[in-house]
Amino acid sequence: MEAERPPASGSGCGRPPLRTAGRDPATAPVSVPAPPQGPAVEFALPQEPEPRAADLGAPGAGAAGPPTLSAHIPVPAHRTPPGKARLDEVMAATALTSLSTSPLLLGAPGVTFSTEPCLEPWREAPVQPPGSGGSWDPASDQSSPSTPSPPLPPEAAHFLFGESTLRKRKSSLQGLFQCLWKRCGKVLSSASGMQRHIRLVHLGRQAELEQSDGEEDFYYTELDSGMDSLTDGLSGLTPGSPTALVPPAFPRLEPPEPLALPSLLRLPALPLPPVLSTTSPSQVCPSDHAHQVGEVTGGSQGARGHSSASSQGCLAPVRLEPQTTPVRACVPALPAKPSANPRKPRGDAKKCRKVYGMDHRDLWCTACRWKKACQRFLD
DNA sequence: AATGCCGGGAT
DNA sequence: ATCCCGGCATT
Repeated sequence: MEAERPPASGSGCGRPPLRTAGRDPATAPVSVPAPPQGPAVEFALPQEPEPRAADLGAPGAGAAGPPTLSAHIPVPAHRTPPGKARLDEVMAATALTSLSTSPLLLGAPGVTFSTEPCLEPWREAPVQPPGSGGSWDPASDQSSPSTPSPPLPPEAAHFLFGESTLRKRKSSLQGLFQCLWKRCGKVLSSASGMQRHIRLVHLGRQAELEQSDGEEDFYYTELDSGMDSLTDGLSGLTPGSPTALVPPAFPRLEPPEPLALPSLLRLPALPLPPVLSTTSPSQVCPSDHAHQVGEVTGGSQGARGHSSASSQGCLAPVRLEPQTTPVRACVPALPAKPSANPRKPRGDAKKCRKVYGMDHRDLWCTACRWKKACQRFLD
């Protein structure tokens, strides 16, 4: 199974056309005569990649792991504070709307619809098929550091905006906008906010390109006076706590200091907050256990990645806000097909394929193996 | 040409 | 759901 790399250094020079198989090299190298030439002691042996790399890697990387976990801000899913906050917002908005519209309706009690359906698509990377002979697992080891990231991202950024957005909702004409995305149904009170939501969360675009092709417009609709739709969306409300109507403002949120820099910087990197503590772990790790050239590649790529990242960060501040928002009322017609999907710009991060190479395909993350968007080295 | 990955087929 | 690949956009 694994006896492959060792022979790589080849005894002498004759590297058999083993791996040339363009298609599935991994399967080929099953039988390696492994001629243990007594006399000629190649220094290839010692560098064997297999030897419980786990053990070796543990102390170094492991040390950083645990502490970080307990250390960094606890924003786990359990607490779901952000979500709740948002709910409150929605409710508040609802209340406002209803008030300004007609004093008699209302009944917006305890909402229960989950706001963020797109928070889970996580894990995958960490898991390692039990079937892989338990050999050479550093892969999983390295992937783990990047995994602990998850719990809040897309929303966080978004949340910041939300504030300003919500703030100005007052003056607007009581419109509510609902996301029409599959099972999202998110409701915001401003069109621009909604556009941003869609752009960020669904279209996967970043905040940078503030100009939209109007693409987002297809994915949300405005619900005005029609309380029906609203109620529909909020079905599951329990008249239980009527007093909870207008909650005591935002529970948490620290608007004071994260004013300019932090927030702006963080935006572009929406998917992984932990990055702050560990400088792009995903990029460092792979090179870590990478073979010989690992260092070189890792170095250059690291630098590149960094620079590009930072440059992007610099671009971020380009968010203006064209006050357009011409009260669109009707959606053309929820396209049977979400129109041409904007193929992703393609991230600059090196993906499994590049990092591990065609051979070692077994080290790729599943997504990569399936020619899907890489999940290990996300952009 | 190599790479990343969407869309869709097979199981 | 899992696995795979044709084919296309991008580099």
